[in-house]
Amino acid sequence: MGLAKTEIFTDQQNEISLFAKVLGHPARVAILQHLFKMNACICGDLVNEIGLAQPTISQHLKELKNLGLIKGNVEGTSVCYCIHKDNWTAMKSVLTRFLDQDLTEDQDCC
Amino acid sequence: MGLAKTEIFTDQQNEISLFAKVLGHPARVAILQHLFKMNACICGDLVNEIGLAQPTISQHLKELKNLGLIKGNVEGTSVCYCIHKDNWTAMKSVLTRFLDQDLTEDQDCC
DNA sequence: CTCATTAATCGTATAATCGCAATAAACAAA
DNA sequence: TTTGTTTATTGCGATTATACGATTAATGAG
Repeated sequence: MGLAKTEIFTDQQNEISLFAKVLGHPARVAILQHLFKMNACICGDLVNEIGLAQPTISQHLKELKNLGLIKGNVEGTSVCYCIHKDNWTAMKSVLTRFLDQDLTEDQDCC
Repeated sequence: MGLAKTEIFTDQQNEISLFAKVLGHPARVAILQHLFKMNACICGDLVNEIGLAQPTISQHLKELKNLGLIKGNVEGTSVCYCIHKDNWTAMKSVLTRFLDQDLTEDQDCC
């Protein structure tokens, strides 16, 4: 149904997949990398930097904002976006714990 | 168009997003966690463990296998799945480097 | 107030994803 | 060979995701 059955999974599993999902598009990866590199960036610069139309970038920014990974400050007619460091760290913690489970379990199969 | 414009992004950005995308569904997260916990698992056990139909599990397993995160050994009529440790480590390295970019850049915006 | 600039929203076309019933394929056992 | 077990594949409907043109909203400049 194109609809994930989130109710049969744990909160942790859903949280991991939500974070991973928002990173699951190269445009959003590129936006985040650019925000880190520039330390801050107005929306128009991202449109120029990445080769996508302005509504498309705006839509990706919205998804990143909905998950709390970035925040935007209105500066005149433009909007300055930057990484929400606390939330980024929290996400990193969740994903790293998942990725590091190979360290806590011994593998000797197949 | 429902189609990501991968050609305008770097190989690194596309690689990150591909790995993240496969982790972007709670069923695949649950499968991986169970494979780590059990150290190995036949397909039928995953169907029982997770509350999804057998074709759905099989489809998620296929996606994990396509990216190389798991491998499957045929054992009679059943198939034993387990984590592909080398590829898992490689993925972890790619994602960790992306997640840790906040450590290499100073943040003082917004 | 008018105009230009910038970003968000709306609407829509297209494609991908999710889930599962039905079926096929592969294998073991009798 | 026939039967049962297990997994993969096919086909389909429902939903979500991606991208962008057109429009709207908000602000600053003149």
